[in-house]
Amino acid sequence: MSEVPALATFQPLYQQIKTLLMQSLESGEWKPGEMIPAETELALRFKVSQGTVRKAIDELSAENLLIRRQGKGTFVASHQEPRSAFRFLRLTDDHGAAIVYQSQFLECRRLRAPADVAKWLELKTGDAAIMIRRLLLIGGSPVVLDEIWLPGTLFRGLTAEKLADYKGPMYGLFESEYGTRMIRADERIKAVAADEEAARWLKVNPGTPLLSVERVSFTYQDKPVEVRKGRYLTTQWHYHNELG
Amino acid sequence: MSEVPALATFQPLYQQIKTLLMQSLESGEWKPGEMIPAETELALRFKVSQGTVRKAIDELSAENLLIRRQGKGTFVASHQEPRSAFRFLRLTDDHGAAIVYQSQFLECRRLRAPADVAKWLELKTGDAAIMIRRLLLIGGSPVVLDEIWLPGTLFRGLTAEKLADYKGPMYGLFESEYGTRMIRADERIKAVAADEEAARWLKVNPGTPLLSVERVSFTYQDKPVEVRKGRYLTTQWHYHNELG
DNA sequence: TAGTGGTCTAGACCACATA
DNA sequence: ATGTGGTCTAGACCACTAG
Repeated sequence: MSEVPALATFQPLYQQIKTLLMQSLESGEWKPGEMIPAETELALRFKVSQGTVRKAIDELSAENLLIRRQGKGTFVASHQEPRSAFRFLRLTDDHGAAIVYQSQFLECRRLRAPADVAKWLELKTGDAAIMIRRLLLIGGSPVVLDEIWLPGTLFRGLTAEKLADYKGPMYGLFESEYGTRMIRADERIKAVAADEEAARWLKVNPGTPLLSVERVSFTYQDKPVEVRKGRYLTTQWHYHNELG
Repeated sequence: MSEVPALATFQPLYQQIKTLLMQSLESGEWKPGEMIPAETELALRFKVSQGTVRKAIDELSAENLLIRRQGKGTFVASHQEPRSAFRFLRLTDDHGAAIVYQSQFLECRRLRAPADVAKWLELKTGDAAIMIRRLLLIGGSPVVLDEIWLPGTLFRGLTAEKLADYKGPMYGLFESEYGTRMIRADERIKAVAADEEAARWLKVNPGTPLLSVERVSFTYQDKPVEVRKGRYLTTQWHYHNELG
């Protein structure tokens, strides 16, 4: 007798539920900050037990897509909430002092994507892109100089004015005004010497060692939607990382 | 009628089980690389359901203390296994090439802990400590210069010879020969200019920007057991980090 | 074939937040 | 008092590994 071979396509039920939940998130059925239906209700909708829904939500919660609050409900994570506002910025004061950032936007232009940016964003060289340059200040001192590239199609109408007017983190603006939510990012860190321009903005001598932080951010489906090239001044601050 | 107040000491059963499991790990009842008893057996031992044991193991597995292998069993994680051998080293080739490291030990001495090291290791200034200096090479080129400090009491008899003779990652030696297992670590990253000594070993000019990576590693109970000051040459390699 | 972890269920009850 | 997520159980069955 021939056996039915185990199909490579086997997927646990809770994984399928997880996929369905992610689709609802991506489609905007539940928006950032909103509460999603109760576990029991989702169990009814999907015709599975509560435990199965629970496991799916557990994973989405571990991936920072959902936030559980006992007694209240489960909510769609948002970059506008303090909990995850500066989740991607790993800069810390050397002595543990609280850090309050201030943004200063230097430039916001619509350009054609250069080759390296196009590659990271999975565009064609020359496609429309938006380039933002800004300075992050701590207590009035410039600390980070960022050059940010976004796909032009996703961020039509983004201007320096809108950036400057918005209260809260930039990723909060991106998710509420442009429907693009940053979920995860990869960073490549190097030590480099400050060039003339970075030196000018960061008020240091050219040649001063700076941290070069190149970030590619992804939204749902692992789609790259932002490239960011940062220069960090690390005399009084450092990039903090936890290894598990 | 007065109600019994909810005690602040409430702890879920699975958390208590988790603590018991960690105690068995710390005491060496199950050693790195060994298999721990089956879930059903642990459930019997602790007089709880399998699901409760399961949740405890789930968390320990997420923290990289245990490794589950379906069909085989659950094993104590070990720095000697390829999976977690270089888990704490985040250096990556710029073009994604595979990296093969080679260690060159420059120095291993028993000294009195300087103030800053003592503070991180929770020792008293002047307590016995071991200082190791070593070079990491990739394809024959020096890339990382490390200065490593360990508490003298935990690593009696550690010599340059033992370090050089050992095959495999240093943390593997620490866990098998000295019974100290590194579980997690904090890193502080800055950009600095190469001093004379770093420049000599890394074969660059003094003043070249280098990554300064200061690490404090912890074993069970969040006890600090290693301080490491690294200088990374990041011309052809970078420190890679994933933000979730 | 036997043993292990992995999935799924149904139901009971607890802890927390809010009205 | 009600609704939410959080815990715990007991049992059935599936998928993977190895002898």
